[in-house]
Amino acid sequence: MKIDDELLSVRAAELYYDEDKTQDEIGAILGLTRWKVGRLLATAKQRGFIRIEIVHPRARRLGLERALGERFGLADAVVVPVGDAADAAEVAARVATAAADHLTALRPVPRTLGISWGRTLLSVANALPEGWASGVAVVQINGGVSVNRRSGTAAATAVEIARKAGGGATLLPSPAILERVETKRSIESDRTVAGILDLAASADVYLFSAGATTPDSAHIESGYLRRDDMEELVRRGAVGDVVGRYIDADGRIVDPGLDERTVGLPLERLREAARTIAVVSGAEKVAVARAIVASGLCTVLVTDEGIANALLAAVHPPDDPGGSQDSSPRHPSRRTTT
Amino acid sequence: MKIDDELLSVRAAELYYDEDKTQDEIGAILGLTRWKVGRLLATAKQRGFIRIEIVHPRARRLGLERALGERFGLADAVVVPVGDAADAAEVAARVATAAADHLTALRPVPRTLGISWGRTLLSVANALPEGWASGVAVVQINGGVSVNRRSGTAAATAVEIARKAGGGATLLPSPAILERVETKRSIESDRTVAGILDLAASADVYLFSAGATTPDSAHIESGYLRRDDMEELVRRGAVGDVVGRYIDADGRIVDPGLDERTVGLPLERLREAARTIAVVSGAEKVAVARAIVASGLCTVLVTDEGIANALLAAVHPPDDPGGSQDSSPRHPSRRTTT
DNA sequence: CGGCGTCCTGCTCACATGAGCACAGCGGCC
DNA sequence: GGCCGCTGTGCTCATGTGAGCAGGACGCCG
Repeated sequence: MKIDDELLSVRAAELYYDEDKTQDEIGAILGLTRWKVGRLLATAKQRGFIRIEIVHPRARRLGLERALGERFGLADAVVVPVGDAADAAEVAARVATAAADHLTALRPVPRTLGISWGRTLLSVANALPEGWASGVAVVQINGGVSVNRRSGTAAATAVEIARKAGGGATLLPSPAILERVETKRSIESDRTVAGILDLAASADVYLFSAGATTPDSAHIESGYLRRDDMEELVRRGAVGDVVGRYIDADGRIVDPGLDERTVGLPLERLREAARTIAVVSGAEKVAVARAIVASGLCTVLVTDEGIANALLAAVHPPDDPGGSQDSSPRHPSRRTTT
Repeated sequence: MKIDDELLSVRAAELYYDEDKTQDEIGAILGLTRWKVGRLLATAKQRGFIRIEIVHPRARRLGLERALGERFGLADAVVVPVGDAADAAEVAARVATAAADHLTALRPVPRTLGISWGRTLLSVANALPEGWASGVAVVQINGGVSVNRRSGTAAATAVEIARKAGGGATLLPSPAILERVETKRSIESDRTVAGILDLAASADVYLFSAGATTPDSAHIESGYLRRDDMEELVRRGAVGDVVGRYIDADGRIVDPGLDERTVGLPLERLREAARTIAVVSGAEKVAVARAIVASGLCTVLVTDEGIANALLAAVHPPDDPGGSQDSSPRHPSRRTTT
């Protein structure tokens, strides 16, 4: 393209978008036919001279969403733009709101909703509108934080979500990680706990977040893990935790011994479930987000633009060059009952 | 408007602008009629959820230009967006380019072009394309800097502009400010100088920049003024200089004594001229820019978005409440030959 | 309880726009 | 030098879009 055309297209774009002139008028002003003007505008858009941005806390990035969905075989994806957000907390809040919106719009309305807990899910709970659904039974799917923190977080999340849906919350009365396998076994065999785990396994929708392997992890803050435990996990390839279980980049359990002492739904149940919603935001969680989507832990990912871009930027076969499996049904064990 | 409509309009905007869907399709997706979608988009635009930005070094801000033109009775205005420009130098370069563009597009092509000198005008000279016009006589309209700087700047500017237009440059061989009035008088009465000043007074287009009252003013750097001279000028209300003459916020000469010793075209000549182009950029020049446009020193202002906004933000009568004169023909002495 | 004004909705119609097509000018290639 | 393909241009036509209008719902007030 000639340099002159570039200038003209910019001038045309100014007149069209800033001045609300019609392409015909612009043609008259610049001495061009209106078709030429149309073409100039098209190239200007294509070459990125015209930037259209939707600035709203609840705006989403649909292009990224579709790309994510196709790339990782998700049923749905929600990507929140970072835009001019001041800090990570604001982005996290937007992601939580988006997750709440998604949950509210979910059809069919879940009968039983399994949830994990954490800062993220608490935000989601708070962002849900009163009466976002009706008659939803909420059940915790992994052991709680209530041991040596004020019992707030974990229980409050479940109760809030349930209350706003006019349903009941079932809490899992157990620590997240126990010190001895025997204790974990005996807790699980307790009638109450076993019943709750059965209920959790029968949920039709799961909602969970993920933890990074950073020192401010809830597991460390709550005393379930020490810093050097975490460092050891990282050495062994951990990228983060999902419902209390630490996984590597391939979504596999990093430390079976530790996992044996962790109370809650096994990850396989999440991989089988028809609808699992993962809510993840923040640069430190890119790795765990990648593990989640790559290993089929969720069918719906709610995240921020930064993570979405990072997930898509990872090298991937331009046209499946010798890939070991075809791309579409990446997780054949997934039920497809909608 | 209901909160729901806000959400819907954002969703609709996403689909329309990010996804290139038609309003009809969006209607189908969201369960609305296409007219409703159109209205939602309109309100979204109006309420600023949709930001359309033209990102190009040569883009302009036409809305501001028109506002400036109307507000100050300018024949034309060119406003360059600041956008994501890294620093003031980049903005200044864009403004210079815009001025060069304006000059190139000027019709009728000037026969004689009177110019001042300075960093800004040198940039303009460099930004002009070869052959931007043909047969233009360029003449300096104020005394030069050539005294104790290497003779470059002032002369180079004029020569470059003239060369690129295939015309000749006439330099004003005189210091900008003399120490004694008598010297100034005798220089002006010199045949050569007088002839050049006559030529300068007969130019049909003037192009000039403005100086701020900062310590890095060319007048100080060139030794025409001392720092305390400048401070004294500021105390007396000076906001900057135009073709070497210091003016206050109303465009009046601040120090007649100093002005008497300044060689060059009187400001009155600029105010009478049919076409005078002022090129001003940088936050430190807002005050002098305001003085220029408010006192009718230019018919065309080329500037940056920052200055433009500052000029328009100044309080002004919402509907001429007891103003001493009507608003449109603010400078009745201006020739209107165009 | 009824009348009235206001806001909102869905429509018709005129206009703006983009896709697709035919043709002209130009450069490379035989 | 002539032929061929390519790019760029102006057009026709189908579609997308916004202005203006009529009817209905809602709330306010008598």
